[in-house]
Amino acid sequence: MNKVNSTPTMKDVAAEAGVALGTVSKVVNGLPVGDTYKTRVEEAIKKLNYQVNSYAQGLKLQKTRTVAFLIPNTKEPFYGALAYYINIALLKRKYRMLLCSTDSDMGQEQEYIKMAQNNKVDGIIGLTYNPDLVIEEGTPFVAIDRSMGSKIPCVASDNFAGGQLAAEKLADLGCRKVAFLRTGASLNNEPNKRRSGFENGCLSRNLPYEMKILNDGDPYQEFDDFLISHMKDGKLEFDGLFCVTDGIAYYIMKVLRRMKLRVPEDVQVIGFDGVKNVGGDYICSTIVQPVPEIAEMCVELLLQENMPVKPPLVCLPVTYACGGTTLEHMKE
Amino acid sequence: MNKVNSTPTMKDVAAEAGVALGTVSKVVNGLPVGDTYKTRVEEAIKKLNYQVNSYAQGLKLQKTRTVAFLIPNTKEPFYGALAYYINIALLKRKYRMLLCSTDSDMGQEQEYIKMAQNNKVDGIIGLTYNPDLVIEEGTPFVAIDRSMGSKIPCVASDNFAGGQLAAEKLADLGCRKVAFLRTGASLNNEPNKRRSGFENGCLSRNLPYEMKILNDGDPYQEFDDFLISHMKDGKLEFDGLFCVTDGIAYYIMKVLRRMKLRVPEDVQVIGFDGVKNVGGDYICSTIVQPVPEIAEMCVELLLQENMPVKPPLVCLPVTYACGGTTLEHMKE
DNA sequence: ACCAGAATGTGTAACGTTTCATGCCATGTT
DNA sequence: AACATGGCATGAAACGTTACACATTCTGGT
Repeated sequence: MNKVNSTPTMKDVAAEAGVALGTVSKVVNGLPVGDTYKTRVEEAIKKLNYQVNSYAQGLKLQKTRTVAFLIPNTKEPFYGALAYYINIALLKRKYRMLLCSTDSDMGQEQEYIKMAQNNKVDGIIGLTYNPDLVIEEGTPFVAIDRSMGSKIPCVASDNFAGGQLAAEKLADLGCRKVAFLRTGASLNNEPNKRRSGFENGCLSRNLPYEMKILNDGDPYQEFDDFLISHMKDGKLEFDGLFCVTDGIAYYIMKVLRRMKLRVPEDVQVIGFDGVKNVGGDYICSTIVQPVPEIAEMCVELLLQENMPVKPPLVCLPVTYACGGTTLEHMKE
Repeated sequence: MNKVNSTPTMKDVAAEAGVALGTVSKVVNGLPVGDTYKTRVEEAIKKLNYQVNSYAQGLKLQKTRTVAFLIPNTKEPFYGALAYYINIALLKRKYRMLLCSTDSDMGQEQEYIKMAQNNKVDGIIGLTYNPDLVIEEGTPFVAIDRSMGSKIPCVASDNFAGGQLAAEKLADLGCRKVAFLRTGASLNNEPNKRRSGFENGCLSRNLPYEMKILNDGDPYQEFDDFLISHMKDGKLEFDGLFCVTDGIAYYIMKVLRRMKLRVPEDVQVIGFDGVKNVGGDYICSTIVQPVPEIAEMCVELLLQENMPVKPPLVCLPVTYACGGTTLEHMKE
């Protein structure tokens, strides 16, 4: 007797098709089944509109086809884009994504990791700035932008090359003296390499530079002071600025406007991330992170089981994009 | 005999505490248990670092404490913010969020809905622009910004009031003739009410206005043409523009800049959404949608079981925020 | 015609919970 | 002292799946 008005189970399908439960399971999972039975089962599945119950499956298999994505938030477009592309990469492999906005809160981050360890998700992709997270040996984990020990693969842009590229671009665009503006650093943060790359680029082009590092947690006000202290006769000492993120670049451009300095005529500005504005174009000239590729690589590394040895660090190539805050158009 | 190196189950806890399986279950779920037993179980739980297996629980209860959130993408900041706040609202109720970026693809949207119908998630919150989705009677569903029949609650900003507010603001700020720029409309889209609200506001203030509706799917180029055709002696016929989204406003401002018109001196611009830029401030003066409240309301409506009758439409109040593209500062 | 062996379908145990009927014990009543 | 009562812990069944051991049918070789 069929239960009324309830979602059908394999048992119902088996009854409908007149076969055993196990046969239905085989058909559903693509295991070898005789053609007559196979079509009969397939018809029954269609007729009843059957769909596997992923919770029963998860219980049985100790596999959930679900991956947790730890991220501070999805409000900031760089994070939002990452979430978007990771979702696509997971979907392609028939995995689902549990979104975990953590607000960079260690308690929440640790909570999600515990969840993974107890097999509630098959793995975690995490963009976290917390150095003290405890990740047990057996937990599949891929980190973004932050090295978390040799056992855990880290995927990041080639931040060093990006910094270098920014320096070279500024040099090519005719800058005589430049500055690098950035926030404070935590230690094994990949984005920190933007600095050394930038220095490297400046040195190789004989481009004088200065560096302003914000004390952690401080308001951006320090940048204002820095710029003001480098004004001479109504002109800024720098004709090029490299900002560690597009967000900072945007802030800096507001400051420059207030100081009656024109971008890019008086000062050229390059940011980092490749964040697009609501209109779809870059908010500034920028080093573009390959977000879709980062996402794809994270998922690949996380789910690829028969990978001989997982590389501790994967750097993906960045590109430069003009966003109107540099002087390319003058050169044509 | 304890299984080695495996996540502990209730059985392990029961053995450790010397009680029956059911007793552990009761403790875990906060059902009445004698104090001696309770503490013994709690200690065992702590000792073994036990955590319930949500898949076994989901199977048994036919409840998963998981909600799917259907959204075109998370790249656009308005969507990203929505995802962020919905996640927070769900977390508060100990629900988890399955993020479903659909790219507005009907196939994918329908797939997720089917999933919900088969009890893989407890409900769906959906921001979809697809009029033909099939949602069965019993599926808990809350729509955002789009009415999907009287059975399904819809949560939206008070778009009418927002349009009206924009018109009134422009009037208050001294505009003599304004225009409303928008994209094409699908029918039961709540945001369409921005138009009638705007007209209402203009009429009540005796403010002359025109309206430019983009044909669906067309590039924004039509806006350029519209504006150019309204130029007279190097001046624009309008001194105020209301754009249906901040994204459009951003685009329009680029066009205006190219036409050598200054914002806000020559033309004041108001957008809609309250999208913030990477720097954290508004990209234009705008009607701000109450995103956190929308998120909270969606979750509330979805999970509140003992609600006598679910309202078919909930409108939440919008506010106006100056983002530098209007002339407030002149009035002080 | 018979049988070995391959091929394929069947049935059941197990995954980790929750829930409910059952039974035990202690308390209080007559 | 005997019994009714209620409070609690117990243990087994069930949720929907997978996988494995077993049973059955089919094929082809002698």
